Amino acid sequence: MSSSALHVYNTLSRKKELFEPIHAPHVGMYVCGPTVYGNAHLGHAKSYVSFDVIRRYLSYLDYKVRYVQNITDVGHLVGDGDEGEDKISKKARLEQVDPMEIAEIYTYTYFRDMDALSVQRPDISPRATGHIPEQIAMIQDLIDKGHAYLIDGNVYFDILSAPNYGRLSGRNVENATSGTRIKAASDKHNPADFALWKKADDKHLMKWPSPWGVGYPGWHIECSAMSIKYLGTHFDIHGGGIENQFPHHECEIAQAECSTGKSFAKYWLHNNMVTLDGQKMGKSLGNAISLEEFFNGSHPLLQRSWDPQVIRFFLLQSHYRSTTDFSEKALEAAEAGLQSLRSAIESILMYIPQKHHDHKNDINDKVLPNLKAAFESAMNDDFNTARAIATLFDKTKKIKKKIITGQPPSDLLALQKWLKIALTEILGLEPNVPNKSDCNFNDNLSKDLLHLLIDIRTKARMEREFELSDIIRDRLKDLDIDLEDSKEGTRYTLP
RNA sequence: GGCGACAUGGCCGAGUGGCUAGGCAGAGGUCUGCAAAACCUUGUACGGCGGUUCGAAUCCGCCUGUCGCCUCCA
Repeated sequence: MSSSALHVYNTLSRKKELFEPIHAPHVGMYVCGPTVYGNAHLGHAKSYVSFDVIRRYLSYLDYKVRYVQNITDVGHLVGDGDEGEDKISKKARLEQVDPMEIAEIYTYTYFRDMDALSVQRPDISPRATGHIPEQIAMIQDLIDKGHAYLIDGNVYFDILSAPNYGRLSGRNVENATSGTRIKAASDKHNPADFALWKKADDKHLMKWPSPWGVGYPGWHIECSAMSIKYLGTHFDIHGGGIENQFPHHECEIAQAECSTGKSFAKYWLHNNMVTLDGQKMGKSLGNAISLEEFFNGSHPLLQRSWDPQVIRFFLLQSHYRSTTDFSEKALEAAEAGLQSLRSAIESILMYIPQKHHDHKNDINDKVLPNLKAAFESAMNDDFNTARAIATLFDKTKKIKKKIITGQPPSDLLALQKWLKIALTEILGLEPNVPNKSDCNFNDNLSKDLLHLLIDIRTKARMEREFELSDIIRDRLKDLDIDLEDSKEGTRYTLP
């Protein structure tokens, strides 16, 4: 049993609230997905790893989660210029391919990189282009209900007609009108009104027929339409990056609630961002390091490559609502920390209890309840993975010591089972470094030759021929093969 | 300009009105032919100025600084 019930920070109320699903044990969760016009970067990883752990923890608590995450394959406007241009279309023009090819490529690389980070796939990954009819239907509904108006092939949402517009982001409509958008699209009733449907000109590559002419959907409608389609009009969790709070999520709420007449998502969760040299890491800012570049070390700002598990662990060591400042020094610390945590946990998992020990130590040395309570207490506090991980560090080292000194806890078997679940199923971390000894050899000959060298070196060491044994170790190190001597024999790690 | 966050020791990073966060790095030690690993010991902290309080890094106010949103963005 957990020591306290799950509380989540709800952006709507700006407080931590008790988490009470609308239809327990079912939990509906929608997270804003990527716009697939480029490789995913560290910022995406922060968001999707965060929500991945949230989803995993909810499952651990025995909720039946349906996790929906859109793929935005209709580009929206690019940053510069008043008119702007569809991001995916722009990239398509540059690369002389169909926009759908771009979307396809980066959808693939997105999932590839998320898989590497051990992010579980969404239950449903709806594509915006696959839900044009749903979006058109919602727009029509909004027009019918007087929340939207048609001007020259464009449909705009009338924000003054939405009673709670601004509630999520803490803005009022009067102030919203003083923004920079005034100069754009002068045909709007109110400068802050936003587009539901845009008329497409001849040059526009992605466009669809609609009751209002040929065009493409506005910037926010897909999430409202698709979340409602798969999760219902009122569902539990809506998540996304903090920069989407306004205008994206505000607009989503306005569209959805004005259309359905019901309250939209119950809990709004926002992750904070990754910074690089104190600046937000973003594709449009040109300072984003892609995940692929982390994994293979190819970015000029990186000294070396980084294991996806290290990236994941690094992200989980800070809270999802805090900014994560990136540096390779911090990654190095995460790598060393992960390694030592794994090794502590591994030595607990590997221990085979012996019966006479159990009889000797079965009085009051159960350690699982304590560990579990501390871990769950951290996770129940708005998914505080940093504290949960600190708990693991702290407790597993102590447990390991007890085992080494011949005093294994009496609930060792249950402890081992839970520890494995906590590490792999909740945090999504592998228990130990994958054994490269077998998988990294291209042929058995290399493996046999290495074993031969190690045998020769062992013999040399036995005969105190340390000069020779050190030469072997040094030369292998030049090949990025590291040898470590232990009581059980010589271990090696391959490059 | 409007709205909103954040400022913790060499680095990363939790947290709380009084009780060791944790990790990494550093220092010393044990072990080992030496490395490595492992283990033991160990220091440095809460941006500034006021206020509330028996007591604040933790609450309040002001200041300074950094960042985010207000334009697509995880």
